[in-house]
Amino acid sequence: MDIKTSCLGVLALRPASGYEIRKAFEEGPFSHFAEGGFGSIYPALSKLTGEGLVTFEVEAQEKRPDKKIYQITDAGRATLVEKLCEKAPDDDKYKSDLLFILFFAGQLPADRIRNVIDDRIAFYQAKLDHLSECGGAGEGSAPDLVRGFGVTVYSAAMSYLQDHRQDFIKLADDNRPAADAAD
Amino acid sequence: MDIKTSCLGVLALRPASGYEIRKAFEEGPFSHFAEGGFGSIYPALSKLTGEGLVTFEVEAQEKRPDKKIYQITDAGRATLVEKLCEKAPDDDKYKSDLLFILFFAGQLPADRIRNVIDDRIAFYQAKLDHLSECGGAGEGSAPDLVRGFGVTVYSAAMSYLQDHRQDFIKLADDNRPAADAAD
DNA sequence: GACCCCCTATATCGGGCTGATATAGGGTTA
DNA sequence: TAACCCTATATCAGCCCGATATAGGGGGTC
Repeated sequence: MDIKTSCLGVLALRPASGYEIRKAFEEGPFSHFAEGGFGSIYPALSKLTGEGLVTFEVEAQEKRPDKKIYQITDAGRATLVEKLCEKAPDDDKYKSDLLFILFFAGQLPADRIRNVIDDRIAFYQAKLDHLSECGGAGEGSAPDLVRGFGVTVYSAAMSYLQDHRQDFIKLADDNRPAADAAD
Repeated sequence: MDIKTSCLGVLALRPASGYEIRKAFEEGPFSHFAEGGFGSIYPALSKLTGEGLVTFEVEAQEKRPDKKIYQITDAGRATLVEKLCEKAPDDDKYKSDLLFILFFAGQLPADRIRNVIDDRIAFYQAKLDHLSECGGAGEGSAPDLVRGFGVTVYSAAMSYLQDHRQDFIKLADDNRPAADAAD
């Protein structure tokens, strides 16, 4: 999904500033399947404004930059629905530095393998806790079902790492017995 | 993982042309966690050659462009290990147009929801079949364990879609009862 | 037999996106 | 009191993606 459509999606839920849109990508209901930094969001909002798909009001703030609250227009909502229907969705993109590292576990020190796996398990746990907390939408709603997808996939990933942690470490150990064998 | 390191990783397994490296990202053992198109791979190989991390030999071919077979050097292998150890790996990136569409299921026609879910279930099935087939590396090896991660996560994703297919369709139906109710 | 699409194979280019940086003041924590 | 993070907007370089160009062989279909 291109960044313009992603912004329209966030604004379809409620009016927001560019900063708040980014938070929706980072921590909000879109956090496990969408992305976007300031470098993409601000230009996207400018274009959307030019196309009449969003409008904004300036909220003056003291001691910090004025806040631009963007709001989706009727044309914006129509465009969003169009975009969501217009073609087969792109394949999901999954990119993992962790798996790349683990692929070469046999060539790396055991400490390194242990660290990256333990860090990632902690990360998944934090993500899962966070996803459990933000069940803002009603149970059985579309956002809730999409959240459930995230919970399911993260849980499966975390379990796999926990179940095979020792296997990966063993592979590294076997190749570099010099590294400390303690765990 | 930047594209240069990704190429080094592929070449660490065996010598390959740019074209073959891309296939490794698309269909090979890296296909479920790495990416890279020609527009990234060819420039990356040029840079790696300049840095002495890979070398290449030209294999003349009739009736089609000569094939450049790239091979990793000792310096290349050392650099790869360095890169894989140098810092905490980036978080996994997951981007899904499908989940974005499903998030707005309530605003979309039921046919659309049904189509995208069914297509994706078929896609996951194909991916799983493919992952099962390419167990080239020995059982219990690092590549095999990484492959297992992919199988686990894809299976979980597919099951979730199957289990909640009707729920998503229902949400769309409820909002647009005009759409055909048949299934 | 003619047509079309896909496969091998390299390479470039434009446009889009990421991540870092600039600016600015507030609050919080060690 | 220093360091750091939070709100808030904005820009920019560099990297990457996807499309396109080039070129011929093989295979399937009508």
